[in-house]
Amino acid sequence: MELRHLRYFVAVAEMENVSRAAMQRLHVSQPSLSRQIRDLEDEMGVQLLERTAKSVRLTEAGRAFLDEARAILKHTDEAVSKVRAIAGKSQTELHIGDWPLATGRVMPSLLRAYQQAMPNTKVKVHDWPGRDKHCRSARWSIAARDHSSSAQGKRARGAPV
Amino acid sequence: MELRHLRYFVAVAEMENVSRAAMQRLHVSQPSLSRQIRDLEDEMGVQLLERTAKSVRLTEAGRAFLDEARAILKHTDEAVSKVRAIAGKSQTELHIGDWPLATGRVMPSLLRAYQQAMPNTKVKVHDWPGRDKHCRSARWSIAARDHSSSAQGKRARGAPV
DNA sequence: TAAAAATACTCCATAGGTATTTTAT
DNA sequence: ATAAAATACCTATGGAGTATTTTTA
Repeated sequence: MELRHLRYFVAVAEMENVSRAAMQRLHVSQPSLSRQIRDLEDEMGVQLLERTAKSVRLTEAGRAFLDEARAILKHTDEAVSKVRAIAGKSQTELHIGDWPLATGRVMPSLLRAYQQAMPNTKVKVHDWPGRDKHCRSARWSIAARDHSSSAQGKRARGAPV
Repeated sequence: MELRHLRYFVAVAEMENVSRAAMQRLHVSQPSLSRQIRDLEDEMGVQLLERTAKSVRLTEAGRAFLDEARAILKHTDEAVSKVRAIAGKSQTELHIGDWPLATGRVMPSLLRAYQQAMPNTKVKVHDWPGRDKHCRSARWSIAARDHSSSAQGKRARGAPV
């Protein structure tokens, strides 16, 4: 079981509706979410939801698991915060890759908007190729995941675009 | 962050050695484990390990996170047990696919050995193809994951072997 | 110089997507 | 008739593998 399943289950359980949870809260497709919830149930060997035509309802086990899932997610969030605090990181650093065509076009407004939304995150822009040590390991969280044009998008473990 | 990362980190932290944790406890390759631990550190933005040539040592943040990770994993185990109990499943059912060639050759000793190791797990063997409702969703946990002969192995979402 | 970790790729399992069908109201 | 969930199938992300190189006690 993975934490993703818990996040998914909590969303579905709270909304009692797979389609809306998928679209509005989790931003994944309805079939994908249905599948993940079913996999979770299979793995636990416990039915968590009762499916009806118009929605979905929690079983007794599902209600209990909702409480547990929330608690576990909270637990992990707090654990990360605590450990970050110990490491002396009150501010998060977000490193993002930059590529020439976007510089000066979308980046300024993008950065401004992001800074506003996440004031505790410090954004660092890197050129590519570069000698910068961060280029080895950073995860490019802003780069849009684009299915139509395969030129861009998050490309883990490789060269940032 | 996913629970897998926590399991991996706990193993590495307890053994203070990536290679041995990979081989002996987690049964994954050393590079894969190194990568996952590094990804975890990147995602948290906190250095958890100090790498030396002969081993690996926990940082202060790492020590704190070890406690947290253990607690979270325990929390999830207990949550699953609790919910399983509510659903009235004291015994786990393991459904495995069967195929003619193996029947009568490896299955009997395999089942005997498994039953001994996991007395609380009830193993059910299914023919294929079959009308059985379990054939839709069961996860075939016993089927060996074999990289050399691609004929078998866990094949999620499809027809069991 | 011998371990342990890091790096550089390759591969494939599976999360996620689109299209469609089923189901219950 | 409609809205939600299930099913079928496809794509491609990223976890895991093998081979190799770097590091330092």
